[in-house]
Amino acid sequence: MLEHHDAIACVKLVPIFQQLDHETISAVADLVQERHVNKGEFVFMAGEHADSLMIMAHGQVKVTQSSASGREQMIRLLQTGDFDGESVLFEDKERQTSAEALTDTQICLITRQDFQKLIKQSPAVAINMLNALGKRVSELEAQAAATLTTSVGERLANYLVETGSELDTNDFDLPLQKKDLALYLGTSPETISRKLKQFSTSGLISQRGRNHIKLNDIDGLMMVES
Amino acid sequence: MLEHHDAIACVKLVPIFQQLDHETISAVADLVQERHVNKGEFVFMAGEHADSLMIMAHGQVKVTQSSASGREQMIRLLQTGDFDGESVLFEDKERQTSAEALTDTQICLITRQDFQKLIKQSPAVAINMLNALGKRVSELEAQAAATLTTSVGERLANYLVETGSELDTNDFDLPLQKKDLALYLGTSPETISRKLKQFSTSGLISQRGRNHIKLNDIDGLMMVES
DNA sequence: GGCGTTACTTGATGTCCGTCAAGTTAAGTT
DNA sequence: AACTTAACTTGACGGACATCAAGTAACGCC
Repeated sequence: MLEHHDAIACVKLVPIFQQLDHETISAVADLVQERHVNKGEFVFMAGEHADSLMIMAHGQVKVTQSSASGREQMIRLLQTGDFDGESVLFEDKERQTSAEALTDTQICLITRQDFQKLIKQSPAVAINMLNALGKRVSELEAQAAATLTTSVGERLANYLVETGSELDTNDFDLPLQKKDLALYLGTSPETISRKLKQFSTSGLISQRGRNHIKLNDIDGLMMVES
Repeated sequence: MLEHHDAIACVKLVPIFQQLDHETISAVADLVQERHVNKGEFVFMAGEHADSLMIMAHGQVKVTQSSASGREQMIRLLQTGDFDGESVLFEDKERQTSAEALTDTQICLITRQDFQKLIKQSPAVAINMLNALGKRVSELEAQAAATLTTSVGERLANYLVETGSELDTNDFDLPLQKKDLALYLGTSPETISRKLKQFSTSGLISQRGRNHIKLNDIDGLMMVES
């Protein structure tokens, strides 16, 4: 179990809980269970029984799905503050996806039972959750459409700009191995390699070491078309 | 305004309302506003002020977004029973998307104000909505991943099989013009044309007239890889 | 520090598919 | 029914990208 104040800190990371009063947050923190997952280990695997909402307190998790043809598809990259398993909260079914920790990771879990109790007691939680899911739907819709109409080069350039903006610097280590980045962008490691080289030679970025990137021309990156 | 019993019929079409008791459904029906949209007209346009959840009572609506580069992207194809605008219910912002009726269409609208009132009064509605959004998130995640890793041919074959299964026949008119189908699948009309011809010559389907399709080998279609 | 494993790079080659262009069919209009 | 317009088809061509293959660099482990 987490120390209570740690649990509170974790709960406060989650957008759907942030705006609640201290009392409610404290109550939520009591319901939460901690789990630590080492780099490379699985948080959960496809086929497992799923009955908990998962909240990222710290770290990075790769959520993947194996298609019928056996190809691995990355559904999502969970970062600190993200949560996953919304659908699980209302249906008793097996997980379709597997989640592997890319870094040492700390997560908080809240069971379906507890969560359902919670939204009955606190309408604010339900409304916040609706809000969060609504936003996530919008994001996913936009992303799905973008995926249909953008090239790998565009998506990679976008990813670099976004990552720089999230990390608030133009000079950063890629948070993902290139092979995982390839999965995430729906391409191959070879293509990532070549595209980055292309960006380098055209002066948009500089590469150093295995995965250090420096963004030289953000506007230029945003205009990459192929 | 709809006749009350028409409104009730409309409300009952929506998954999030279906399981409610008659009283609540009737109350919901009172809040609902009807609108008829002719084929080719817009239900709403990007940039408009958005303050209503939209429910499809009948027809087909193409939801599109124009990217920075000016390319049109189809976000979604709304069918009878679908709803759109979830994010709008909690935020006061402009629509990012445009929605054009592909057939004569009947929709029901419920304002943000009314909906918020509703979920406060009836927790069941909130829970149903959470459920619906959770499922939609799962669907979208799966779709986004599939889009990253499938070819146009696979997506088209999939679409044909799904459409046949929804219409419950192997012999149907395409519900979409091929140019819209192209948008939906993220490709060009030319490619649709060629792929369908390919499917024809390999015996998977038969084409008749401009847009009539007969599925001959569903298993074969599901195994299409490129 | 040496060694094995994994990640990454680079090259060669093929193919899917987008685009341009021109022709054909179907639908709607007066 | 003729005409106009939009949807669709077909062909030619090129480019982005996947795949296969081989080499290089970095990491982890004893």
